[in-house]
Amino acid sequence: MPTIYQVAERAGVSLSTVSRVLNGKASVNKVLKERVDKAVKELNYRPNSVARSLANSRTDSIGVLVPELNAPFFGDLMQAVESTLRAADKHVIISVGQNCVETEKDAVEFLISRNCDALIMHAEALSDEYLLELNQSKLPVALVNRQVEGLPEACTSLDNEKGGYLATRHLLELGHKDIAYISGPKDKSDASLRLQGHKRALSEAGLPVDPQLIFNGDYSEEDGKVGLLELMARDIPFTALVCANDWMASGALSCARDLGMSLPQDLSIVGFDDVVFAHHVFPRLTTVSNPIAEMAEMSAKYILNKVYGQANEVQHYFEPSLVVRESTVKHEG
Amino acid sequence: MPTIYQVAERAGVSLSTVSRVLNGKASVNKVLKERVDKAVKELNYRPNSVARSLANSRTDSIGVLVPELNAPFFGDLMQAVESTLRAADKHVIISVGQNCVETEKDAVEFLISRNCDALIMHAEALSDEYLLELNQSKLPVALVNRQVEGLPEACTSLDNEKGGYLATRHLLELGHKDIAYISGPKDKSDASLRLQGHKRALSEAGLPVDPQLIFNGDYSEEDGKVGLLELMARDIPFTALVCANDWMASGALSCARDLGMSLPQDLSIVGFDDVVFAHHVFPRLTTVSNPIAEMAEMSAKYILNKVYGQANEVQHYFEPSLVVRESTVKHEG
DNA sequence: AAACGACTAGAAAGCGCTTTCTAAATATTA
DNA sequence: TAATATTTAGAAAGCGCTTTCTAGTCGTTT
Repeated sequence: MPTIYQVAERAGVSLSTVSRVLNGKASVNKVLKERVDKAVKELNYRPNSVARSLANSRTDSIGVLVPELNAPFFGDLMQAVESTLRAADKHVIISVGQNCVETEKDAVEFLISRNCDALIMHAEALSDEYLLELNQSKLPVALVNRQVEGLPEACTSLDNEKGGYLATRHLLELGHKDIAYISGPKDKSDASLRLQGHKRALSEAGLPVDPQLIFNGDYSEEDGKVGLLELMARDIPFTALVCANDWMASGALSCARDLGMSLPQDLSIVGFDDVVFAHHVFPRLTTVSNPIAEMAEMSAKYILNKVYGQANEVQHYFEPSLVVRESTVKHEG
Repeated sequence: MPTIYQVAERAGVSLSTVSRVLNGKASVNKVLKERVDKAVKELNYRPNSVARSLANSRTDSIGVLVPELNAPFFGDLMQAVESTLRAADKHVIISVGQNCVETEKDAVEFLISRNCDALIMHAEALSDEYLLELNQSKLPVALVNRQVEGLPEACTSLDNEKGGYLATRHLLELGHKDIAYISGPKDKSDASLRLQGHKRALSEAGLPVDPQLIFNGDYSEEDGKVGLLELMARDIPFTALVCANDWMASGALSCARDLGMSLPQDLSIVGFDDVVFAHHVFPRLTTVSNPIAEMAEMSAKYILNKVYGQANEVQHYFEPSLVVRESTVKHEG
């Protein structure tokens, strides 16, 4: 591997000059510049990014933290982040947090020790305080799909309340009156906001909110099944079901089918997130789309602005929208 | 951020000594070692990985190249690679190749310019020659799910022929005799091997191979649909269908349903790969499992051995196995 | 034509480590 | 006890860049 020194030698200039033409910051005599360019080509020279990083204390690398990698939702996120960042010649270092405080902290430490210039995270377990402190003391942070008090510009988030509202209103418009709800963990703000939207839709329609029709799940497929079973066991009839994410919807869906119900006639189901497999389930799932890829892209652009002086426009709030497929149907009665 | 120099000062030793206790390579007086450890703790010192890399020309980073990030299959791969590598305190830099020669080469160049110590790739478009040369001249390479002539130890691969064989034999055992096949792109070795296995199963059963019952797809969901339509248009009856991957199987599945067929009675379908959504489709897909996570883990371990002197046992060849679900059923007749 | 200012190029320091080389201190042997 | 071998610690060079500082060149002004 040739070094900048060899380029300088071959071009007959000092290495400062080579550095200057490489970085294009200061002005360099045209003739010299051409000599340098020629030498660079001939030697097939590539600057050593490690040395460069050491000299200007910048690694051009961004740490990305996600709870897991093998889920469609985070795949979409990663894809968006990677392509946005690579277009700017930055590289992404990934780290998974497993949805657990300790592991997430570990992952952050790991990323910090790797001298990342910034962090983009979909952090589920870390507290607002921790994130705030991190952003202040160590390095810039962008939060995807989350709102942190005190860090408005660093966050991208979805109007989850509206999403929950849309799901339930859709069912109301189809004539359903008895609508059950399987929620996500209530300590997660997105889960509680979605539920809140559900309740608002009910209230607006002049319908009561029956806590017996609400089950608290944990966002897992299994809890979709458990939730449906439990709700049915309570013996309060319902003709439609809203699930706070697609995984639970899928669990409920197949459980219902296993129970011999015919879908969507016997039960209309709405999911949330519109992940890849939402249109693979049968009946194809009506759901609320979560523009995770766009949010991720915005987070990346925010970092590009903040750390590398770019000037992209960034959007912080995103609107969910209803995706009507075949798992919901008009309620006759 | 404290530097090694400040640690040395506080501990009253030279920085060489600090470096020695940090790396634990040379022996250091117990008393001094304790003083250093104490200083490290008090200053909350963390070695600067960039400086370290510059000094020993090693970045402890491994580039990972995949065709895309937002597909379950590659999510599994990434997950396995990340966890294996992080356990060894290495970090992974990701890059996507989009299944295109130019983009993949670009990605490799990008990774090289980032001074990765090695590359782990699921390269689809790059030629064997390119990979060979890369491995020889630039940096060690591990290929996931691929066999490259001349690089046996660097590859992990699946017995695709056996996979295709298993799929078809399963259908034969269920009494099917007229079995259609939707293949992947024939220029991809996995696709042609799977097809080969299918043919072997047919031959072993004394059945002819009818080219009219074979459609060449491109592994996309859309081509599952197109393939089924085309096969049916050929007017040669078949009671079962093997698809060379789950995406096409899913496409065929929903197409068949849209056509009003009742599944699996009217048509048994087998997929390949056993991706996340295989059990989300309806009827749940019978498929051939592809242990991509294990292969990925092995590739990571191979690199750990080769580049960092570890001594993990690594397996290079993997056997597929049949996962029987509900999309296949006995053929009465 | 002399004096000044504006550019441009090179020298050298420094980024924070690792590692070789040297010297001192200790242990070993005759 | 003297001479040698063995540890162990520190000094210093070097990894490949960026950037400040200095000096030199050229052009402008009066």
